[in-house]
Amino acid sequence: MSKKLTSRADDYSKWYNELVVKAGLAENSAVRGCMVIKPYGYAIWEKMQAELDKMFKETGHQNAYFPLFVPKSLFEAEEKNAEGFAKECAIVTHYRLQNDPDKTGKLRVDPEAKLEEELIIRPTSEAIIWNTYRGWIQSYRDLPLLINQWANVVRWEMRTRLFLRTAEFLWQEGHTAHETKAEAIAETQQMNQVYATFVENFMAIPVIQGVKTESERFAGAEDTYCIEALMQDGKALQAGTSHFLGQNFAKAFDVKFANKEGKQDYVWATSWGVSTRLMGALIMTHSDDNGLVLPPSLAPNQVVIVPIYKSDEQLEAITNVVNGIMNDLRGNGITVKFDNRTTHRPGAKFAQHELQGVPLRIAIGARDLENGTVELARRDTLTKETVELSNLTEIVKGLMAEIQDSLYNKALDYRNNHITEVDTFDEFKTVLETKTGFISAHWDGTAETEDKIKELTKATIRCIPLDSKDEDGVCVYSGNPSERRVLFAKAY
RNA sequence: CGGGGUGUAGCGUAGCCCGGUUAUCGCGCCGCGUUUGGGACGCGGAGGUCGCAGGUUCGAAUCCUGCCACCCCGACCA
Repeated sequence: MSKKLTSRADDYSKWYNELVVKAGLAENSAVRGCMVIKPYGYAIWEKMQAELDKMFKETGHQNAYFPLFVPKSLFEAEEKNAEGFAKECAIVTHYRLQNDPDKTGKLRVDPEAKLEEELIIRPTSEAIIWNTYRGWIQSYRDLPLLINQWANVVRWEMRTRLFLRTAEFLWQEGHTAHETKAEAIAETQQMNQVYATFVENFMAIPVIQGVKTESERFAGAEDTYCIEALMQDGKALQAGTSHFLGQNFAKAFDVKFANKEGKQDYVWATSWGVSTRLMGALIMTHSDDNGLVLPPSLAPNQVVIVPIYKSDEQLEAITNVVNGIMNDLRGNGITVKFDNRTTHRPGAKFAQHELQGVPLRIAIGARDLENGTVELARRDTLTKETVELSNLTEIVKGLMAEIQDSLYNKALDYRNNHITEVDTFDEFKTVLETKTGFISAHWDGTAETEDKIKELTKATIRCIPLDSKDEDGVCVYSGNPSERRVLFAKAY
């Protein structure tokens, strides 16, 4: 295996895959379509989880856990939802193995142990959760019910890709029940905003908030809000969704409550989720040809210190200085690792930490001991400078904030430069093939036009942006009247 | 499920068409030494059911048959 990563410009998917594996984030497992998340990748996911969880709690939600298995009769209760997921379900049909009478030492499924009712391994948990909620909700006093679950789900996708689409993935799914339609819509919007804030502030990834068209909507939803991000190859990535479910699930699972007038009514529902797919967004937004670039807020180690020494005595002298530095930095809430492995040379360590995206590297050698300095190397700009040891902590604190901002702004510039307004279909096709990115264009609002454009160009409507302005125009494909522009792109 | 392709060491590969010593090379791994401010170098070493099962042959990684697995393109997709 070569040491250098494939360049992004040469082969984006190959670069992505190599990076995920070489940076130690994840790898394909022996199980079809499934992924092993390695410790370094999981450490980043844990940081994301912690921050999201905090934001969910701050908006009044609680965590709970529901079963992995969904009996088929429950699964099919909400028809549109069931239909939407039917083609990608893993199904448990038996509960026991036995020795194979034909092949010694082998096992087979015991044909006697067939389940009376098949169990679907959850592709999403609306069914099992709403079936449970029926017993929890009787009165308006039980509402709102604001619950989140951290879980794994299984969707039997045909083609998989590390983090972006795997047969099993980790996510969180919020499921809430409300007294009124307005309150449920407000919740849907609030959680989409929570996602946008998290992804932009924490992951330094700019997103566009919008609503999906009917054909892109979640199966069983009345309205799907989403955040859409743009990757460095010009393709869009749906980074999170928040659904207003109307009374569809309440009706399917008979979840009624007595309102203030004493009348029975169905509750109003929402569901919302983000997954380990966000890891893919992180990688494809910030990384470069040297590897991963992590925003300081998500880096398991924000700073790494590499000693450069020629003898044990020098290492000892350096270690003494480093211990002081680490105390200061840790006292200021900065995570720092001293890479004092004797098995690797400094150059190899530099390369490894760059590959793994550590935001800031401090190198310290005999020269620095004499001068009272250290060398700082920023991962995002790949620039180096020598600074005085005396004010190192303040400098590092400043750099953490600066790197976080700079990553966001760089991604924002790229994104904004890749939103192109077009008014003719020829221009649409040209921009899509040459410039790539989002295309802002008028659309007549029909599914037929949407399908036709998808068929001709592979571009789909990513969303109708929440901040889109009313603007009279004509549909870029059909020429029929349109009231606002929508965003098209090729998507992951 | 339709179309195309590939299986040789942990990874990436040569050899296959045209059968013939001990299966090639690089990375990685282990040992010793010299090194250490950007992925070190030298010497030595370990590691293989050539996807699986049959067949043809004096002889099969190589030819034939069957099977299996995986990858790419399409429909699906957080």
